[in-house]
This record gives sequence, structure tokens and C-alpha cells, in this order.
Amino acid sequence: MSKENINLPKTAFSMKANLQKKEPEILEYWKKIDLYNELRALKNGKEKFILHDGPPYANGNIHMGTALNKILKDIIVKFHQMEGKDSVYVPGWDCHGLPIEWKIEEEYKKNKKNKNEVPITEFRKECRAFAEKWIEVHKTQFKRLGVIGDWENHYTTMSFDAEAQIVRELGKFLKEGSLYKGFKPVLWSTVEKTALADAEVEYQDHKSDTIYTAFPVTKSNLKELEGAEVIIWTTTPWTIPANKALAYNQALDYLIIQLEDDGNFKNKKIVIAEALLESVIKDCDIKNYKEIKKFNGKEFKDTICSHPFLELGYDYEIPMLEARFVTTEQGTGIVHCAPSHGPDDFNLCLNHGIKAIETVDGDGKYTKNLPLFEGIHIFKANPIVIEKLKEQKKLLSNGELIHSYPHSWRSKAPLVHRATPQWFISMESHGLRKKALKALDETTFYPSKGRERIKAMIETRPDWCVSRQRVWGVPLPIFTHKKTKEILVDDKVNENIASIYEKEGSDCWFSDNPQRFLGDKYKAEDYDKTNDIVEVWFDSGCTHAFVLEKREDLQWPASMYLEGSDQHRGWFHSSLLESCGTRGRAPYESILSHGFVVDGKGLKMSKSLGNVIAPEDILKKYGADILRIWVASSNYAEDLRIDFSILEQHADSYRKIRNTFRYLLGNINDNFKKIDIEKLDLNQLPELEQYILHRIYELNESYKNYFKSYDFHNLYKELLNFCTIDLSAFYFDIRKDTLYCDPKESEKRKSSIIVLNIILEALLKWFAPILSFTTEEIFTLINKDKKSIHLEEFIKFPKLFENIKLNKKWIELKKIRDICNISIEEKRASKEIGSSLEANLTISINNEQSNFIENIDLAELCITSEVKIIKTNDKEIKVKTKKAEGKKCPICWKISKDECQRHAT
RNA sequence: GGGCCGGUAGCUCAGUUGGUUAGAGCACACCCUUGAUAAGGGUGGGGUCGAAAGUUCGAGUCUUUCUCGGCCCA
Repeated sequence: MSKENINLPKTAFSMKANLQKKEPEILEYWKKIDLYNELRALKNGKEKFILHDGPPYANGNIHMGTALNKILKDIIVKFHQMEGKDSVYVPGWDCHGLPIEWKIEEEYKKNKKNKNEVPITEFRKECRAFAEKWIEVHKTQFKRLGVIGDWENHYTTMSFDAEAQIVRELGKFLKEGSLYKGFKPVLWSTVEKTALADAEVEYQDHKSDTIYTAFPVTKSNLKELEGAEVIIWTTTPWTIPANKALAYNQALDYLIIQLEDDGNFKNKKIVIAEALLESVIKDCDIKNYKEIKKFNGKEFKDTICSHPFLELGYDYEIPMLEARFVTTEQGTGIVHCAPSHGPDDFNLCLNHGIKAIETVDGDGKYTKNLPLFEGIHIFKANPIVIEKLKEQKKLLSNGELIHSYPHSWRSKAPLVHRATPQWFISMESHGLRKKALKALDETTFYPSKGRERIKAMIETRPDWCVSRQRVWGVPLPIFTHKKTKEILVDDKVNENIASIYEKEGSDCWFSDNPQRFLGDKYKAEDYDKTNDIVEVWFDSGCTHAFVLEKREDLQWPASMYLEGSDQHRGWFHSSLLESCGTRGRAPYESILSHGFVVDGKGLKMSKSLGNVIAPEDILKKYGADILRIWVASSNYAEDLRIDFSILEQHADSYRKIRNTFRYLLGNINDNFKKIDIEKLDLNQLPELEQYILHRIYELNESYKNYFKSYDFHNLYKELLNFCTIDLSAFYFDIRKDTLYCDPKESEKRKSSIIVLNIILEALLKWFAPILSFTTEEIFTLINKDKKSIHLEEFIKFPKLFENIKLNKKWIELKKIRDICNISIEEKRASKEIGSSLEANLTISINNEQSNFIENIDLAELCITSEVKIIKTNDKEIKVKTKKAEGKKCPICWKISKDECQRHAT
């Protein structure tokens, strides 16, 4: 007998994966069979699972974070698909906003073009084209990762129907009355008369006037404070008329000192931070003083001051507020707050119910809201303010300071923070905050810590500012009456605007006669048209309205939103507010958030550190399936580490999985036969096969549980361990003898082939959502009459497969096998034997333990030539290994004194 | 600076309500095999659980401080 007589494995499934080459071929195949639409047709009418895609910004190549996000989404979508649901995935893109506007402006700059000379509509067209270009790039890159979705009918925030719906959504807030006009400081250039974004700011040295000025305390819980004057220092004296509050830090200690030098402050008590005493004394040239009291900042609580210009008509109260931004770097440890002229001031005051007002107009002149100063330009106001302070005996000292200061990159003019009219959605007026918090309680979070994170933000966030002074976005569809300043609220006007946008997009807002939008009922000359655009978070916050609700293949609310953890402040947040404001609940049933991709040491990826890995690099070197394994095996609840040594490890696991498939395919010679598991008579199978079927049942149960909680890294680990421990090192190794050396028609061999077929199908399906390409390669190899693994559903294993009693027995048997292996290893180490078939074992075992080995061929289990059993009374099982004597059968390689019984000639 | 989260073998991850000598797979070392062969099998080494202090009969698990890292905010 020779090799021709044994059944060696044979398969067309190569050991080398060559994914870089094979994956694009599979992508072509999916395109050819129109997999996405095939899926929709197949699942038509089934329960839906809607993972609503959070739109990435259509700008630049994808990075590891976006790749992770898309793969995770795809894995989940495919899981639900294979569970029998109609799992629809519609990818989308976020298109409006500053980064694109900025890119176009940069191009202008390069070509010496002036943005202000280009019609807005033309500029917007270029922004649109830019977004469109990147959408196509993204699309190709996302598809390459193996992500299946409706790529042909993606959504964007700049589509006409999206722009129309955004108008309708705003209309709802407008009608409800929660959308109101307020003021908020933005960086402003009085030269260009425009707001500037951070990216448009250049920092240069600038000479500023500085003042130390006094705010008399009128009321305080700390007795000694009454009659004292709180000293502040500022580099913007012109903001003093706009002062509304003072800020202190409760972590600091403060001093009350009495000045004894001649002058306006003789015998007056002033208040400053202890840590800044020396610098104040120096700056203000204080010679003689005495310390009255030292106290902690906490004691400022509820203290009220008066304005230095009290006598000039500034007769409102100036409360002292606690703020952490107050430091002892310079100044006095107390900061003057003008909510109209600084973001910190604005936020602090807002939290205490003090709103910003319009104090300075677009040209830089004070408005009528500031008595005495109306019409004066702020850049000419410092000397006047200083003069008045002197006059009021409130100026302790003044000087000059050269410091780094923001300037316009265009005009080089110094910038100011100026409260400009903005549109806000109130968190309180119609209970939005309350509704949002309730909605969060009704949402499932994976991982659960996400809820606390977003809740904390919703609890403390200020009103939502939805207006921006830019051009690339949806124009705010608001008219204000010129005389009465009333906002026009009319459903018909809103719907008219929306339906115009639906047909032709929103560019017309900037070019057409306003009368077109107002209709016949109102006269254009009576109204001011808003020229702001809607902030982009409102855009994307509306995707649920123009995607989920509008598309027939989708449904509202979504089953899941899945994004990086930064989106607790971003898309999760804006979608929640928008939806709660308009529909009273969250647009999602669950949120899955994932961490950030960091390098192998846990540091964030950055160009300067040189630790950036692009998805493209991984695809070139390994292929998408390896990247998908990395996603599945990483714990997304935390940050995800990646480097080439980590990927190398996953590539090793991939090879193990691939070889597991190769063994299965080889032994069935690529002739897969689907087993009707319901009709399978388990009792006809050898115990080993029954045990493996039990393991499959068990694994399937935990698979389902892991999947339910989206716990992929543990799920993947179990699958991998099954391949390694249960199959490769155990079942496959033991059954080689039967598969290779038993006659094809033997019952034992046929039983094993049945189980191999079941394992193959189960593994293919379990792995399909993760190894989308490799499982497809195998599936199409063995199923000539079927199109795709992704059109299949998971196997439902009959409860009969479960055999707890048998499981217990085989756990014990495996322990015995381990003991045998240790004994064999001793003889191997001493070079007495090589292969385990050269060993004969003698196992000493007591009566109780021998129950486990009933009907068990231990020689087969341990892959040795012979096993003898000796009954003892010892507690421990003992194994002795002896070199097997006799002839080696040329077929099965077992050694015996007599001729091999199976392979006798 | 503030809020939230995290640091368990070289790597990816387990470690129930605090309870024996802290686990798995991979990687590594050595050996075997050459009929899954750029495969396969066996055995083994490896961790003061980020650091310190505290609570406790007992801490990877609870508390505090520190440290390193991540996201968000200022």
C-alpha cells in the first residue's frame, strides 16, 4: 500500500491569502451581482435594523478613525443581516461649513483672487464641487474596506431636499418660539465689518492701554468688604462701559489693604489677590499701605459692587461671580467681565442670567445702549474712558503693554470680541433640556458610560447658537420686521422657502429678490432678510429628518447611531436636541460609541510624532480582512492601539483561521454538502463528533450573547480559540487518522465528514461579518449555485446538540490527555521517542475516574499506538510512556508487534 | 485648569458581589513531525495587576494621592 490508498486533503483554497489582489476581485464580483440590491430584495418585508450613518466631513482622505468607524458599522449591519433582518445602510456626508469654505479661499489666495469680488453663489458652487469631489474619493476608499451599503444613493447635507428640510426644521423652532435672537461675542474686524473664524486670525504684537480701576463694594456678607473697592486690571479700557460683572477664583486668597499715599485713594481700602500684591504695588506705585484683612475667595460669594461710572448713569449692580478662569498670572486676581466682549465673560454671565447685549455696532462704534459713549469708535475710546475714570476717582493707575494680540489675516487690523446678533434655540423656554435628558434615559448606550458623558453636557450647556456669519451653508430662513423688529413667523413663508430650495437649492437666497420668498402676503421692503447661515451641527442634527423619515427604505427612529466618543458633543448631541425639540424624543434607540485610534504605545497619532498609519498602508501590506480583524479584536470601549507589530499578530491569527478552513475544505475535497442538522441522528455518531457538535452549540450560544451586547473582541477571541484549541490541536489532529486512513465508506469516516461540513458552514457564517472577503472566497468556491455568503443567514442549531453530560466527561478526558502528553514529552525530551505514535502508554486510574474512559479509545485520543489501563486506588492519574515495539504500519503509521489489523494486506 | 474614561505577561484580551499559588490565545524558547507542509503537534519560561499610602483577617478588585495616556471643554 502507498500514498494512493490514503485520503489526503485536497483543495483549491490556497494557503497564501494574497488579499491585496483577491479583495479587489471580490469587490468587482459584488458589483457584478449587485449585492446591495440583492440583499434588499431578499430581506424585503423583514424586521428592519437601521444603523444611521453619521456623515463624515467631505474633505481629505480617510484615516484610521474613519476606517474603524465604517468597519464597525459594517460588521454590525452584517450581523443583523445574517440574523434575518432587513439591515439597511445608507452612507452620508456632511458638506457645509468652514473647512471647505476655507479651502476654497486658500485657492483664491494662491491665485490672487479676492473673495469679496466673487459673487456668493459662484463661491458656493465651488464649495459644492469641492465636497462632491471628496465624496467620490471617500466612497472608493470606504468600499475598499468591504463596507456594503447603498453607495449609489448616498445622502448629503447639501442636497436640495436636505436644505429644504433643514428650513422646515428651523421653522418648527421658530413657530414654537424657542428660536430667539440674542447676542454673543465673536471675533470681529471693524475694518472689514465681518466676523472672523479662528483660522483667519493672526497673532501679532500690539500696544494696549492698561488700567487698574476700582469697583466699590456696595453689599457683601464679609463685613470688612463693605466700603472697600475691588481693583481690576485690563488691557481693553474701552470695554469698561460694557462691564456687567466681576470674576474671582475661590481657590485664591485675597487681601484688603488700606492705602496711605496722598491722592485719590488716600485712606481707601482696596481688594486684590494676595499673590499679586507685589506686582500691583509696583505697577501702581504704592508706597504706604497697611493690611486690613486676608480672606479666602469663597467669601466673595454674593458680593455686589457698583460700576465706576455709577455717577454717570451706570447705576446697575455689578455682581461678583466665581470663575475658574481667573488666575494670578497678571492683574489683580479679579477680572472685569463684559459679556459682550469676551467668550469667558459671556459664558460666565450667561450662567448667571446676565445676557450679552449689542454694545458696539459693526463699524466699531458704541451703540445707544451705553450712555455717554454712543457713536464713539472703540479704538478712540481708551483716553476718554481713562479720563472719566480719573474724574470719578476710580483710576488707580494706567500704563501701556506690548503683547500678542489677534489681527485679521486679510487687513492686518486688530480684532475685538464683539457681541453680534445671533440666533439661539432656548434650552429652557420649551423644556428642551428636560426632554433631552429624558430621551437619554430611554436610550441604550454601548458602552454604558456614554450616557453619563452626554448627560453631563446636556445638563450644563447654554442655549444653542445656530447662526454663523459665513456663506457655505443653509441660509437662515428668517425675516425681521424693519420697524417693529418682530420675527416673521408664518408657516406658508417657511414652506415656500423650503419648496423653492427643494427644486433649486439654497443659492437663490443670496441672489434672488426677497419678495420671492415672502410671497404676496408681505412686502419685501418692510423686512430685513437674515444673511447668516445655519451652523453645521444643526445641518447634521437634521439627518434623521431628511434621511430616516424621508426615505422609504429607512425608518424613524434609527436603531442605532455609531460614532467616535467625540460625538457625544457632536452629532449624538445635536441630533438629540434637534429631535427632542421637534419630535419630543431621540432619533435613535441606541448609541454605540468607540474610542480613538492611537499608536502602539497609546499615544495619539500625529505627523510630528511620525506614528501615523493610514488605512491605505494596511490595505497594501495586509488587506482589508486583516484590518477588519483588528477592528473586531480590539475593545472599542477604550482607545484602540495599532502599529505594524499589532497588525502582524492579527495577520498570524488570520493565517490560523485560513488554515482551519483549508483543513476543512481539503478533507471534503471542496465538495461541501449542506447537512440537514434537524434530521441528524446524533446517536449514530461517535462520541467525539457528538462532543464537537456540543461545542458548536455552546459556542453559538455565546456568539449570540456577545453579539447582543456588541462585544466583538470577546466574540472574536472565542472563535479564534475554537479554531486553535478545539479544532486544530484537538479534533483535527485526532481525526487525521480516520480521515486519511479509514476507508471512504466507513461509518466513522462518514460521521467525521458530516461534522466537518457542519463546522465549515458554521465557521463561514460566524466569521462572515468580520472576514467579509475571505468567507466570500470560500463560499463561492463551495457553492456554485449560490451568490454570496452575505445573502445567507446564521444556522439555528437544535437544542439536541447540547449535551452537558457528555461535555463533563470530555473535559475530564482532555485532562487525562494533558497528563499523557506530559508523560510523552518526557520521553521525547530524552530522545527515546519522536512522534507520539512511537509511544505506548500505561494509564493508572482509580475506579471512579475510569467512568470517564468508558467506551473511549484512549490511543486514538492521545494519538499513540497503544494505551493500557491499570486500575488503582490512587487519587491521582499516572501515566507511563514506553517506546512502542514492533512494525510501523505503512498506512496509518501505528506501531504494533502484530500486523496492523486495519491495513492488513 | 475642569469634566469623563483608562493603564493586568512582548501583543490582543478575561478576571463575577474583595477570598487559594492572577488566566486564555498569539508571540517567544526548546522538542517532535514532514500525510493541513512558507503548515501541524507537544512542553515550557514569562506578570511586585501604572506608583504610593490607606481600609480589611484578606485588595488586580474598595478609598485617597500621584503618574502616564485618551476624548471633550476652557
